[in-house]
Amino acid sequence: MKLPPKSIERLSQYRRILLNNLEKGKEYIYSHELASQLHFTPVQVRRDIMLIGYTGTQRKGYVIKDLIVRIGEILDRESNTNAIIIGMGNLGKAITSYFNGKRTKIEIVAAFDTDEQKINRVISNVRCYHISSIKEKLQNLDASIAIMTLSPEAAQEVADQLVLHDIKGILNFTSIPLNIPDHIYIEDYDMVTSIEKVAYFVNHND
Amino acid sequence: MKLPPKSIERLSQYRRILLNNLEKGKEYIYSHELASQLHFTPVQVRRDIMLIGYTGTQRKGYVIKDLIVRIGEILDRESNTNAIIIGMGNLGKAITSYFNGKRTKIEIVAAFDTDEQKINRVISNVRCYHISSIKEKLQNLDASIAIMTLSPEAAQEVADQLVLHDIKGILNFTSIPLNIPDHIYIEDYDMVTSIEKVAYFVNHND
DNA sequence: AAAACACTGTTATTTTTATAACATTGTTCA
DNA sequence: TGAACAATGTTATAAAAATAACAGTGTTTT
Repeated sequence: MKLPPKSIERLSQYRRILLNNLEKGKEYIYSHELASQLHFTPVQVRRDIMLIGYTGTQRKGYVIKDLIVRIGEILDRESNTNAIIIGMGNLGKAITSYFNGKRTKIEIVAAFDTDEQKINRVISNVRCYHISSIKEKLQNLDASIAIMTLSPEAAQEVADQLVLHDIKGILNFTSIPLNIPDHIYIEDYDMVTSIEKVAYFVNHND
Repeated sequence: MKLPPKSIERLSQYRRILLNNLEKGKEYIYSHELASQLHFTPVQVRRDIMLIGYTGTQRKGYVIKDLIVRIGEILDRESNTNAIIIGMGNLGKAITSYFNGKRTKIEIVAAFDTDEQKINRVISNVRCYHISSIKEKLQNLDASIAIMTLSPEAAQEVADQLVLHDIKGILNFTSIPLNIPDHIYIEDYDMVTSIEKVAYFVNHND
């Protein structure tokens, strides 16, 4: 089955909302509830859910528990996916602790930095190693994803290392473009762009 | 002139790269250079630049300085756009200091938090106030954008305040959906979704 | 028991976005 | 000088995404 990338993103978001509602003791949820909580349309929700072959109960909406399971079958692998994070500054810490406590199949299993103060300490529940030991650590960790939250200057150099040692996907928060071979999936996120976008639409509210 | 939202996002990214190259002493840039640095295609770059009515020199590419100016005319307002940030935890600090030093027309002019330790201190070059004083501060600040980096529990309550006091756009990093009237522009960003997307495409590399 | 209702599921259409094709034009070089 | 080149600018086409229209179906209500 091949799903549109945008649907993949939304599935992840549906799951977050669903878990949220499940915790509150809710059992069923309508497409329009799911939609309004994410600023989507009900049609889009139903279409996405159709695409993954899940069928709700007619009058009551979707069975939250079952839908979560189904989304998991799409998004997750049986085994956990391990990630590493590079750069334990404010952003690195924010992301790492944000992940702790979220129950997902993705786990941040190690952090890397150059600051001697941080080396070998456990920060946000993850042990931090020196960046120069990436190679050796990666051999044991079985990590396929790297989250880059380090300063731009060192980013390309580290990226080269990651490529050599079998990282398959990168989430890049540094503001420089990484030069990476095609077979590695890369997702860039730039906060300045997000804010400038908000500013644009605020200033052009027609 | 009405530009596609996706082009707006890319314009912001072009500018970042352009400034980058200008600092290195580069004067001209080709569409394919700009493209490869952002993992776009040269055609897309040219098309976006066409849309904003800028014309490069035929054989040498675009004049970096001029193109930056033109993009500024599209994205910026004459006066600065002021933003406030709510929640000075790791993420709040990361974003704020990330903005300091970037020369953009958007400025984070105040921070808010509930932690007494932080109140009235200057953190990442921005003064931090108690959240309960939002109302009074907003009257002087002329801020139109709010960046929400606080814990989910308090988010909706604060959002209600923002709406009341004339905030026009919100960049929401909390993982809960905010209930906000339609005339306010809201952009949600969820890190878990980004990582899950990377994980999906890493695991489904066909 | 039948009609109205309020959902979901699916196909059709529209809109948006990206790509491709190609025309245009300075520049270089023989 | 003029032919080849290598870039931009623009129109045409294709692909992706979102929306709309509507069909199907349990449930409720009278």
